[in-house]
Amino acid sequence: MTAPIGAAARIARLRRSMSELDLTALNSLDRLRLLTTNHVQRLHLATGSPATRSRRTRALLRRLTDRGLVVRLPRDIGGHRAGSATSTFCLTRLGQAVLTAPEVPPRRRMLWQTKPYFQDHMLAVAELYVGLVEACRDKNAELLAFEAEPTCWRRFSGPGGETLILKPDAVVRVGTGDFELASFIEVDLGTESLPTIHRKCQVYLRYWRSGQEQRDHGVFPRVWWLVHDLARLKAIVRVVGRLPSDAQPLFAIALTEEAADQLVQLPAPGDTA
DNA sequence: TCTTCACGCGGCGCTGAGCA
DNA sequence: TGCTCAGCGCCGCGTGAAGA
Repeated sequence: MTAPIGAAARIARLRRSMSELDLTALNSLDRLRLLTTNHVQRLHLATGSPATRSRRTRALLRRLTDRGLVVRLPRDIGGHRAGSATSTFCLTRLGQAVLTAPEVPPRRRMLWQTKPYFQDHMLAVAELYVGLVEACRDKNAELLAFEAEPTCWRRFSGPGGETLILKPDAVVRVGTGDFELASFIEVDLGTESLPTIHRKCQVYLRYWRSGQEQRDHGVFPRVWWLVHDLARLKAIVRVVGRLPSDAQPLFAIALTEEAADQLVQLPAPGDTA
């Protein structure tokens, strides 16, 4: 499918007028769907004084907003412990069209039409991605792949031949030395019940036992549950502890703020969930 | 004397604008 | 590119008044 000629020409003109930085930032937004000003700055404007980086980021996002390529979500002025919240941006249909031109972008729900919980979840995944990029820079590792939803979803056949879908929040592949670390990511905001977490673990087990991931990619990634506090971490450790003992090493649980560093580190010998 | 409440002020993190 | 300033609204803290 292609765009109408008039629209396609306009999109092509728009694309030609954009800098490499503009396109890279748009690509990041397309991949992660939602980014804050702070995320864009850490990802794409990593050099210069903090004030310069900040100003250039704002200029970049203003340019993209003025052209209708991204939209800025309403932000909170003031907030917990004072200070205004950073602005959040997502791609518009025009922004998607510029990236996919001359193809018509797939119709997907715009982020500003979704619920706050979904936005928080997308931002948590985006924060993980930005943290991983920074951790890879620091530790001389390579972020080989970061697949967000829905690209990272896996369809497979259950025991009865029925089609099942595994829906991780992201799939991460990091190259460190001679090793490649692969991980399924589940970002937990503490909103799902423990029985739901248990059911999700069971889907991972079925997928593991299907052997499909091992056939397609040679290895089954470790499943990381990323949580915000210790109480939740302990609760999920208990859930994983109720799984069959041969399956427990598939899972790991970490605090969100430590996740990026742990995902680029080789696990210690005998390290399990 | 102690506790509770209301009020005002400054600082916080971020953005946008203007000037050199 | 560097710097400065104004503005946003909430929070923490200090202060003083009122009540027990």
